[in-house]
Amino acid sequence: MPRHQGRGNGHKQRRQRSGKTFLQPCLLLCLSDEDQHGYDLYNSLEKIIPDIEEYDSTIIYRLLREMEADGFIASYEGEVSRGPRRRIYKITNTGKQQLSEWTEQLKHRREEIDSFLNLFQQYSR
Amino acid sequence: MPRHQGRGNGHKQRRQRSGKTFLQPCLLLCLSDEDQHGYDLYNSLEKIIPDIEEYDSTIIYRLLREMEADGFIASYEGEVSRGPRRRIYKITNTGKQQLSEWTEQLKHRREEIDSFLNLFQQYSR
DNA sequence: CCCACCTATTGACTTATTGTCTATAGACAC
DNA sequence: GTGTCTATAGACAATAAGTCAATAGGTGGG
Repeated sequence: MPRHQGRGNGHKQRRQRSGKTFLQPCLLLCLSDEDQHGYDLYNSLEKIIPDIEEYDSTIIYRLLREMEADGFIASYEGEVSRGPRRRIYKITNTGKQQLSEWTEQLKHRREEIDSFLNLFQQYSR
Repeated sequence: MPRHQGRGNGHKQRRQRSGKTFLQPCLLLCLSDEDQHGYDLYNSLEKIIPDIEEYDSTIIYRLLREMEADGFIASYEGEVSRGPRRRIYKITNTGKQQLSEWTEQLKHRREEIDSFLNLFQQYSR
């Protein structure tokens, strides 16, 4: 879909994106709800990452292939609807374990962010 | 200080670290409290990132030089205590603005993580 | 004095992750 | 058949992270 438009800023400031350490868990989470193909996943991610359209969808496909190589997901051929044959992914048992682990790590990350925000508040006074 | 020991895992799983998108704001935040040199900052970060010692301290020095090049911080020579002359950093006005901006972005990230964790809960039932 | 050890910082090199652009392929509408 | 939209994949450049080694100066012990 959309190819990520250049931002209007002259200076090199680029938006801080989440990166695979967040996208991977998100993809697994979406797949733990139901089997999906890449294009759908890209849209499903919006539930978690509202500005997902700022990412190039290529990234999603790449991560999916990586996670399949890691054994977290498996794929099978879907029907053709429009365009090339869809590749549908499902989460594996290994993937479910990984999802739990990543979830724990995300809780830590949230705590870190909370610490940051608290300190910021504190230093602002 | 400690050089980050190899993890005992045979499989390539590596711990998901926060990366510069979190470390940079943290460093600016610490500097908004008081001027500090790299080695101190490395330890100060523990207030926010408890397992900071898993990171190689080289990363901190590198980020500091990058942020100085970006104009977010400025440095001056400190006294010698032990080892080479300390390089002490202070936050600039540009840096303070950047810190506010990054703080806003971190709030969004926290919301994303919250959405993730909520969905995880939901799908677990 | 000489050595080992701890504090501090820097540099070089390798590997991992992202950004971006291009290619392909089928369905559908005109 | 031409253009448009859905869907996926490949390649290559740019950026970020991981790792190792080097340097430099103080302190304390023998």
